Amino acid sequence: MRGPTAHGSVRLADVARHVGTSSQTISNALNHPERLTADLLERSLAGVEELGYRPNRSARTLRNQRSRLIGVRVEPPRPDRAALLLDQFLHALAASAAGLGYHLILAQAAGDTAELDAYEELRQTTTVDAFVLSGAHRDDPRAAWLRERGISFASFGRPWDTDLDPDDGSDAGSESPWVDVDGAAGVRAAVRHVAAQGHEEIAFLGWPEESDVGRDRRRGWAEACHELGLPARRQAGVVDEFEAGRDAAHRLLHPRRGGPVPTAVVCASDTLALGVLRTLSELGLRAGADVAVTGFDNTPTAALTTPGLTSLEQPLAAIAAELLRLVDSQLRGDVPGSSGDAHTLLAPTLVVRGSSTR
Amino acid sequence: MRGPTAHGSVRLADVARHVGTSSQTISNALNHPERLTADLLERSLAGVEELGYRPNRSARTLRNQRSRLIGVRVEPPRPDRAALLLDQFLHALAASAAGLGYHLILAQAAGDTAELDAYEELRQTTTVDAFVLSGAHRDDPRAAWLRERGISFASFGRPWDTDLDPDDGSDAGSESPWVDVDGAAGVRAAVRHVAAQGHEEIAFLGWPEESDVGRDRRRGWAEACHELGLPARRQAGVVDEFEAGRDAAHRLLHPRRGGPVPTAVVCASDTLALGVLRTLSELGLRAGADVAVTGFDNTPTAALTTPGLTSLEQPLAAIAAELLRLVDSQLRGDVPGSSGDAHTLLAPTLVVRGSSTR
DNA sequence: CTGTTAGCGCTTTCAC
DNA sequence: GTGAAAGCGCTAACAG
Repeated sequence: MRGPTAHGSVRLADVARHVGTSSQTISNALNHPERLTADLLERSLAGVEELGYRPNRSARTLRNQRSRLIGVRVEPPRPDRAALLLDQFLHALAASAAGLGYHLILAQAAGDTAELDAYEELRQTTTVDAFVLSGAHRDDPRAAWLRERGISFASFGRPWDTDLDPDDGSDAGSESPWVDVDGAAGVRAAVRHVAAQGHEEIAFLGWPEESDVGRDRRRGWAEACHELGLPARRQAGVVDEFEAGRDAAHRLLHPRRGGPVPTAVVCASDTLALGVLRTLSELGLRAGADVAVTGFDNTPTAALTTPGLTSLEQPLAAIAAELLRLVDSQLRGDVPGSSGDAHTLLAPTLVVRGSSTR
Repeated sequence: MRGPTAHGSVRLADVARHVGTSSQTISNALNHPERLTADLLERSLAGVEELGYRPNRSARTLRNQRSRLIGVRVEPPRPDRAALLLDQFLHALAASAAGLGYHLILAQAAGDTAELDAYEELRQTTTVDAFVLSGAHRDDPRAAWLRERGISFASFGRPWDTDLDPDDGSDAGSESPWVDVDGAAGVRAAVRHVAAQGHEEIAFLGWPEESDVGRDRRRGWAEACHELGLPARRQAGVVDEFEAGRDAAHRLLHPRRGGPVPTAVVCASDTLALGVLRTLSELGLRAGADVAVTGFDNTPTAALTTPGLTSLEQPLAAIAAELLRLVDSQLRGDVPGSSGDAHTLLAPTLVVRGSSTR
């Protein structure tokens, strides 16, 4: 029963005294076990175990200039959008972080400038070693900002800096490591599923032309329709909000002279798809039976609304694991760009529910 | 080995040299401004500003034994439940934390024992100063565990250790500081709203008898019915899952000999209410027009499902602010139990949507 | 292979 | 009111 410590915690020196050696040796036992003889190592680790020693994080951080803390931003929730999956994403990140001995620290910021301020504060106070970004986009100021300062990070979302095929190894423009979901592949799967249900006039409801993610998903629709020999006629691009989806659906489903009315609407997000479901209800149409609808993200809402919304589930656990692997390898001194596997594209999985089946 | 760039950060000594004084005078300027003469103080602060000095968190933590980091657990998402509002809650907490100079660090744990292990690790490594718990319940092992070790914390959710009225100042059994939502008041508001729509046979769908939160909400239903002179006849208590709500609704809405069928179902959660909406659809009944339904939590799903789900919104920003105030006051050395305001009950707000209006 | 020494950056004594 | 010294707990560097 040792107790001369100020606040009850066991220090390295306590273990050393217990084992009958020096602090440094215990430190080595923990950090460079190969430097000790088998016997001393065993006794040292036993002492660590017996006294329940845990290294003091601040001392270690001060010494190593490494906190093993990673910053992530929590975005303000938007009521007009389906859940951002932030809680699922954070849980997955935290789990992966724990596996590699990291912890996550939250950066809160109202706007985009505030976000950089928050990052700067976390970095200047040497609180974090690296950041995980989400929702990265073309010309993302965050990526540039972090790169300028030599701060390690990995992004959920492609920077879209180049229009190169991600398989092309020579995309020197986007040296930031990232992980992303293959939106085109996901939407292709949705279109194929809907076509298999017998639909031949499949509309797409997505985001405006400027959005790279939106373009990618729309491309999946066009490609799948082409493959299947179906027309890719009707589409709309609107902001990602429930009301916008609802309004756009009214337009898409309104008969036009000369053109047939779509019997299926494939959407770029659950938020838009939920707006479409509202419109169907207003028009007295039954989702699934009359018009098939699919979303993207498989938000909690998709499972709980009536009818259930068919949607594309993002492999968040795999995404999180990969993001942490990327960050970890940078912090361990590897050069991420050269390892060739610093960019990962993962396919989402179609989850079929009532909104797309008769 | 020092970093090639030495991460270019400004230290106290740099500011001291710039100003022409010693490090700890600058330290005093920052932490004990009253100890300096006006002139030196001004010059010191100017130096801090000019060089963009930010104190090194690990050094400060090592010295002060205070990290200004607060631990929060991220629970694993449950697909059969509406979003836990975790992202909204975390955002609100992070915002309040930032306002008081704290940051949040995530503790990830699969189960309840793992949660305590995670807390222990964060505490023993002196990573965090305190914890914010959510979903606190009667005989919560976390509260007992933290109290035993003298670790500061505040809970979202009453410990329900005593059945005393929260206004009663003598509830010595529950000395842990907490913030909670007044479930009974919320459900009373929902019942009154539904009654104002002309419903006279109002059922309640909640959780099993063992749940304190469930009992509180059910009490609100019974009280409101009593006040309004309406019968409080039909109710059910099931686990908080979509399918359970769906099944229970079939039972509640099934005509019984001698008893009228409820025309309104007030629920203890959005998850259950969404199950009820599914049942109504299966029975060919229209939510709102035929049967009024209300939920609790105002999850994102409530706004996006069709029809919209009337629900009770929890004042998460106020809850978060109060939780941080409680933690902060403990860390500043106040005795939370004695200040008398360590327990706060906040009323949720009814958000009316189509599921409860004709 | 092991132990001693020094110092990461900050702040609380304690002289002056 | 100001500054010098000491040390929080840890680990890289080097000596033994």
